[in-house]
Amino acid sequence: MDKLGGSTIRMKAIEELLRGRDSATQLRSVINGNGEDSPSAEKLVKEVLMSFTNSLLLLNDNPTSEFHDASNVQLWASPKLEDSQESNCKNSTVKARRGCYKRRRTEQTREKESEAPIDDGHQWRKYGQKEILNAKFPRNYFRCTHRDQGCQATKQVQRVQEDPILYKTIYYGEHSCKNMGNPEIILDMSPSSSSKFLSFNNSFSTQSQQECPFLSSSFPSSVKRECKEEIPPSTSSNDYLISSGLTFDGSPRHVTLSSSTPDSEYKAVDFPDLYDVFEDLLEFR
DNA sequence: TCAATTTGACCCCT
DNA sequence: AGGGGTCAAATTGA
Repeated sequence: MDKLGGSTIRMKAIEELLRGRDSATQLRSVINGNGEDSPSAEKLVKEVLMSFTNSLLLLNDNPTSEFHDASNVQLWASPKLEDSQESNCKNSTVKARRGCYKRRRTEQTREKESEAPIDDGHQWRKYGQKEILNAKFPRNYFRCTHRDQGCQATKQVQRVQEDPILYKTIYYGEHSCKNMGNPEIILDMSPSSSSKFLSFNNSFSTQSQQECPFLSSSFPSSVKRECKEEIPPSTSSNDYLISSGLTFDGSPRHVTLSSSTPDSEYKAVDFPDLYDVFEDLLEFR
């Protein structure tokens, strides 16, 4: 995919982590009430999370890199390159190209199960649905809407037969699009709410997503209707729930970031330990 | 009007 | 041979 060497990617990842550590340091000052001149907490949180995201992207795009988190590596199948769909179909007529493709054999996959169709921050377009033999529920096929930009990421979503509440999502390929590069974070700090949210609104969010925030474009029509009936509009799965301990008026509190987004395998982070996380990561240098 | 979804057809792979 | 993955025309909805 990329033509950068492993060491270059490592350097870039380290740069990202250093940037994140600086932001975490400033954030700590803000939390401690010493950060009058510092950027807003919201901005800092954004920078910290961007650092994690960019670092993970860099490392995931480079399976040869040595400092993958072991637990993360397990999520990836053998990263053989997929066969290109640009077979001899290219030269044939439009009609003749129907169904003409090369089936992927093995490539990077990730599996995720969640109680609701998950919003991973990417925009997906459904391109197929298939009844699967011996399966109660059909399998839905999605690809990245930025495929015209060469993004080859696809995913399959299917309800789990044994537990229909659960949706199993299998991701194939990596996003090469920049869609998730600029998440907008909304930090709801209203004292009335017992929980605080870091909302990662993607700038392409649609009306229907707002109506049913639990879902992304992954389930734009049929499932969104379903969502209205079944899924309580409590949280967006695209949101990071911060447990109620966080306050910005005094001492550091225990804060947990959690996410069900498949791109965020780093599910829970103790906020006061964020700085230590960066320190640990950078120790791999 | 345009973008997204649906769905039948088609082809690859086991 | 048949299941599974993808294509693309038709349909739907904003």
